[in-house]
This record gives sequence, structure tokens and C-alpha cells, in this order.
Amino acid sequence: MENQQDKKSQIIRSGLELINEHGFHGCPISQVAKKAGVAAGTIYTYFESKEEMIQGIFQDVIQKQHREVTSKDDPNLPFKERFFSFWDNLLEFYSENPDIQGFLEQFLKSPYNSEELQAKHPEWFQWTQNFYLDGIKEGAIKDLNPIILKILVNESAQSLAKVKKNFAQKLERNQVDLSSYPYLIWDAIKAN
Amino acid sequence: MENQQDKKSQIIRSGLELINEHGFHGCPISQVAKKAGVAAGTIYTYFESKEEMIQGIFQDVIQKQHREVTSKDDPNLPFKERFFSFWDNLLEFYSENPDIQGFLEQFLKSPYNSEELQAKHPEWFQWTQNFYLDGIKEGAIKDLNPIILKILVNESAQSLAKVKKNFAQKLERNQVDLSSYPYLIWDAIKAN
DNA sequence: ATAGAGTGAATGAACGTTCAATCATAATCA
DNA sequence: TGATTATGATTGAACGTTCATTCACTCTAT
Repeated sequence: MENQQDKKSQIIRSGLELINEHGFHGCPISQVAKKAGVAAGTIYTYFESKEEMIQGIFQDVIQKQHREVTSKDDPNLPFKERFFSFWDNLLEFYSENPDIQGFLEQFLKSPYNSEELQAKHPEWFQWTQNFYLDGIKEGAIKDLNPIILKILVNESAQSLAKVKKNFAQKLERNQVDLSSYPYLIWDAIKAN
Repeated sequence: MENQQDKKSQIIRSGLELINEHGFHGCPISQVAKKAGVAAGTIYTYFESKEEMIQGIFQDVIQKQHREVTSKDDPNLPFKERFFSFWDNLLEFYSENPDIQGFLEQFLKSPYNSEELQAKHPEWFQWTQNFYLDGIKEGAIKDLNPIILKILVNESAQSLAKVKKNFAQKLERNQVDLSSYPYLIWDAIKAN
């Protein structure tokens, strides 16, 4: 039923909001339920436990990110253009979905995250891997293990998104212009 | 009394261990006390609440990091050398203190962290700021707002330390050599 | 009539915090 | 010196709260 999907989505949305705002501490099942407009017990028809709910949220969020970012990539463009487009798309995605950004920020650094869990989402991992392999084949970027490139670029994007969201005042006060950031990253990975 | 300082240190050490291993969830006061070899109530002679304890741990950890890293810096060397030395020192510090690395990783991304709290530790902030200003004055790195440089370098160091600690197996399996990482970062910030 | 989604009060475990009692040490006095 | 008192750290059982989870029941759609 679409009604059922709606409920599950509502629960995920509530969890995202609460975790972004108050961290894992501040998202008791009771509140998730309240915000989602369902009873506490209902959550257990969609998830076996709170832990599974949080992992379900991660799954949902990674899929969304994958869909959003890959759909906007054009493999026929020169890699440099693809890179800057990738960067912009990722940051736009985070800026339009601050709850997702906040959730990922905390989840990825938490003990919830693990090698095994990441291995459950091969699409995103594979796609980024191939993305950088394309760049290497084209001779546009350094011939390094794509895992290193992935770490550098994706973690930097996360860092920048975090800073933009959480330290807005400080940036304003110090008149920091972050637009140069992707160029720095490009300088790091481009072939020399 | 030195005995009192010992107890406080023990409490901090226990908190660090538990948070690194199980996250903020997995460090109830009862366990912190047990691991530190004190009674639960004792913690409240050193900290007013659990929240203050965690912020106290942060304070302690930032001071240690500041002392460790700055003491090994030689401002008379060319900036390029200072940069690679800074990088090595920071990563060595994290690798020798995995509890600190794990704590910072989670704390910095958690709602515990805030602009106000960071402002309470101006030594570290000031020092890194001046470090990059030195590099700019020398003409060794790009003339950017030092805040951007700090974000890029420090967050990258955090990322690398995290990956080294948490994804050891994956790196092994894929024969990833991370030694090129600081050179990528240098390419990102060096003057062109 | 049936099946399954939805409910929310009930449950018991776990948590942070408190505090009366205990202990160790230092200070004071005879 | 030895006895007595004062000080403040330390203890851990007890308290009140909050939490995840359960389940007997109701509702809804077929």
C-alpha cells in the first residue's frame, strides 16, 4: 500500500530531523513516533529495533544521495568538468537536505558505521570508484588508488558541508569565502 | 593532592576509552566509574554533570594535542618542511592515542560541539591560524583565508586518521598505500 | 469474517544524580 | 607525643526519570 510507504517515509523523516537536531541521544522512539504522527508501537512494524531503524535511515539516505548525484553526471564530458559538477551536486544535495547532511556527519563517525555496513551499499561505492578510474584513464588526475581519491574528495565535501552548516556565524564574522575550496581539491588530485 | 589529580585523570581516561569504543551511548557513568576504579558518586566531585565531564574530556584532549604538536614545530624551518612535520606529528599523535582520535572524531561531529565551545580553546585555534599565515607570508602556500586552509588540512588529517583506524582491513585487502596523502594536501595548498 | 496495520498503556531495565554514612588525613589541643 | 576534632574526599544504595519494547486490543479494508 502507498499508505504504508508513506508511514515508513514519515518515520524516516522524523528520525532524520531529530538526529540532525539533537544527535542520537535526542531521538527517543517516543519522539520519533510523535513527530511522524504514529504510535510508538507502529515503528516496530517497519523496523525490528531502534538500531535497525537507524541503519534503515542510513540505507535510505545513501540511496537518495546515489540517485541524486549519479543522475546528474554526464560521462561524456571531460573529467575536469565532471569533477566540478560532481562536487557542486553533492554540496547542493547537502544544502537542500540539511537533515541528511547532519545525519551522515554523525552516523559515519559513529560506532553504528562499520566496514560490514558500508559493504551493504555497493552501488555508491562502486560508482565513485569507477568515477575516479575514468579520470585516471583520461589522464586528468593522478594515477592513485581510487580509494584514496574517494577518501580525499568525499570527506572534504563532507567537511565543507559541515562547516557551511554549523559554523555559519564564524564564517560570516571572518568573511570567509568558501568558493575556492573545490579548486583546492582539484589541485590536489589533478595530474601534474 | 596528587591523588586527586590521579583520580580525575583516571576518570578522563575511562571516558575516552568507552567513548572511543562504544560511542556516547556506551559510556554510562556507572561504567566510567567502574573502569576508573571509583564510585559513581566520585565523578560528581570532579564534574558537575555527565555533560560537563564530556566537555572536560574535550578540554583535556585539545590541550594535550596542542602541547604535543606545537612543541615539535620549528618556526625557523622552511614552511614546506614545517607542513610535513606538522602533518606527521598530528598523525603520530592520533596513532599513539587512538582513544583521543576516536573521541575527537565523534565529539567534533556531535551536537556537544559548538562555536561557543571551540571559542573556549583559543590557543589551538590561534596557533594553527598563525601557522598558515607564516606559510602565506613566506609565499609557500596560496594566499587564502587561513580558516579555509585550516579546515582543509585539519579535517583531512582527521579523515585519514579515521580511515587508518577504522578501515584497516579494507585498506589491507585493497592494498591501499596512504603515504601519498599528505602530498595531495600539499598540492592543494601550495603556491602555484 | 478475516487479516493485518495501528494503538498506547504497561513493563522492566538502565540511566544520571543524590546523599547519608564512612573513611583518611590534617589540624588542634592537652 | 598522643588524643580529639574538623575537613573534605569517597562510597554505593536509593530515587525518580526516561527509555526501548511489548501486547492485548481496536480499527480498516477487503
